[in-house]
Amino acid sequence: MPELPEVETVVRGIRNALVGRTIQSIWTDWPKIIATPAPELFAAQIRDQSIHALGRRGKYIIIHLSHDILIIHLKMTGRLYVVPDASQHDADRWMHFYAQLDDGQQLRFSDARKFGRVYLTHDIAAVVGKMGPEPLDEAFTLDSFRERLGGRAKIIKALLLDQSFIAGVGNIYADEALHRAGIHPQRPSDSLTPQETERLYKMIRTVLQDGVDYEGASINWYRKPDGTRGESQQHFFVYDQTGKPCRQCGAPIIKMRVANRGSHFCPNCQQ
DNA sequence: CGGACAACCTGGCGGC
DNA sequence: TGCCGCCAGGTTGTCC
Repeated sequence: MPELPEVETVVRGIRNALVGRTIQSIWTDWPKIIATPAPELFAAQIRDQSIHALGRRGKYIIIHLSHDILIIHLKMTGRLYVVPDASQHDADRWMHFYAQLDDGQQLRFSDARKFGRVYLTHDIAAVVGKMGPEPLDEAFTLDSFRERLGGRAKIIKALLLDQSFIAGVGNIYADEALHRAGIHPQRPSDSLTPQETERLYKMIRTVLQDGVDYEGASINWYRKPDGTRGESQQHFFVYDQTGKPCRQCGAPIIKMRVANRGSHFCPNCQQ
């Protein structure tokens, strides 16, 4: 599910319910979901810490506590939401972790595929330190994009998916950005003209900002914290549009394997 | 350094 | 309907 727009929507959706609360305890039935420290230590260390602020870095949810930082990655099928009390304990068959809060609320982490992870650390950089720039930040300029692109010969789609190159872009928004920029996903990154580079820069930001405005894409597993669907998927040009006519030229959208990921594009508009 | 691919897990879907 | 193989929005590690 979750790329930058989906993660941002989750953070916005749970922030108000959490800030100011205190974590009393945690529960899990799948200890591997706790990446660090060891589960017993995690439980002891997080006890009685209050929640000061919530943020996002790439696809990671960052929760600032009184002494540590709680970091959550939803991977493919993770869902994070807050319930007012524990009454629906059995309602979610995929819940594998929750934090009990002082006002009776629970912060729940549900994940069908169990790929998601939670980290409790003092050292935020140890988890997210190697990530590239935030594409929606003002600091991410066309010049900085050109600079990072310079001298690299890598399949452009693989580069967009590389979190150390740029943070938060995943398979959906990579396909959408490449389409809107008119660039074939398999192009070597050093073959882009200055005009193509500028279009790609703009379209990365456009598709991500639109995704945030539409509150994320609910293709399959992703839901907003209130359980409803985002609307981003209703505005895709190519992702999940195989065989449908391209919005620009009418040619059928095709799907093929690029950088080991299903990749959707218009064979006519994207050369 | 780049690229291919398996692994981590489970559910959903298309095909037969 | 039932079973089977395939695919899935992410990331990491291994091998060539």
